[in-house]
Amino acid sequence: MHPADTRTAILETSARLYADLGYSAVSMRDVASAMGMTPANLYHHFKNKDDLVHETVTHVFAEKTEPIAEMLEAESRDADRLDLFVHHFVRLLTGDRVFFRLLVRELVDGDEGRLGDLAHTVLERPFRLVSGLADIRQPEEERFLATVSMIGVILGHALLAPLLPHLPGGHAGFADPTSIANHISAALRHAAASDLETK
Amino acid sequence: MHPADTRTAILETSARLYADLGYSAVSMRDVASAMGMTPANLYHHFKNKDDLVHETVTHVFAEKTEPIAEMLEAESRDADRLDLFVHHFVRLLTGDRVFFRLLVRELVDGDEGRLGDLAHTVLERPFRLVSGLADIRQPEEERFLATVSMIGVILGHALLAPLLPHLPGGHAGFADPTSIANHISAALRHAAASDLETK
DNA sequence: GTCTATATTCCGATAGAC
DNA sequence: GTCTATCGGAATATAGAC
Repeated sequence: MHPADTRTAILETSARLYADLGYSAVSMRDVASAMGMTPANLYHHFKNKDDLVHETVTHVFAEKTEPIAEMLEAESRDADRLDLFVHHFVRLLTGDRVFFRLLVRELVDGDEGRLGDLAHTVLERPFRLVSGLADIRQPEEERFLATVSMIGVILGHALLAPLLPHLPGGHAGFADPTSIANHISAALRHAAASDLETK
Repeated sequence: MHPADTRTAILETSARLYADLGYSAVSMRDVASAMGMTPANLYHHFKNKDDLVHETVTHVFAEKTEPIAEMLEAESRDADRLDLFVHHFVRLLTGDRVFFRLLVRELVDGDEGRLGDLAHTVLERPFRLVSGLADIRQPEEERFLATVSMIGVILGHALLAPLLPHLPGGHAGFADPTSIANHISAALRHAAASDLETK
């Protein structure tokens, strides 16, 4: 169909722009200009702006989430899998700002259809993994909320990271991915231990 | 100066539009049209679009965060304060989608200056409160990360809420604010208890 | 596959009457 | 304080040559 090179290059350029500025703030002219081409040429590769946005998001999510899912399914010990998941998910969210910002934009602005896509392509596999590690004796709602908390606390850290230097006692050094991942891993182990004791 | 009525009405209309669609997707014409007035008239009340956006965000944050800060400072028992904070913060983030969406947009898109404002007006008081309740024997970095986790997990829940119906085993009923707040409160109590035991 | 050229609509912002 | 009228430019998108 289209030569993969140009099309992919456009997707990666637009991904960076959309992530940084938001979909509606980035014009077709902006993307074309960043690519060193004419706006009209974009319409040869993509039907319209909505199409470019949708293809961009799909491309980024597919590209970034496949390796982490594979890695998770290669590890077999439950405790190690949770640890592995936390470290990789923290690193993905805090280290790849294009992926993270597009994810948050989809979470905030996505309609039902796009949220469904997002759930399926990005969050379903991690969700099943974490959910499978939760205490099976808990009632269903508790397990579900616990899973949302684990993924949510990582999202929350990534979202609050740029704010840390402005908070009392904070500085940018606290946003170090390894520190964050170790802290969350420890907290989750504590929570799991506490669950066992109180049952 | 300006009659407070019209100006405030504009701010609340633009807050709803900006929260739902994002700043750059909402034109001055859109705001004027929703107000039943002329775009030119907006420029009598606000210098330009940047000014309207900034005043809108400031207005919403000031209006929504004052009551919660007052409530927190009225309660004196630490355990109750944490519980109270969790319940009110969850209710604010999951119940007021205008406030929540503007908060996330500022966190994602805000430049250094706006992040500073945000930290000061919205998150500094809750942060000090939660931080003050953390185990004082922990090293500084641990206490700081624990505080970020507590606020972050609430943010994460609010961010993931629209996604829950699309996740395996999930339905919209799991987004009930009281359930979420109770779950987080319990998790934080467990974590605190676990901290005491392992020291 | 990329360009020039252009149609059409929309945008932020201002001047000036009432 | 709100309006009409309008400017200059930027937006999405298309037609058609190379």
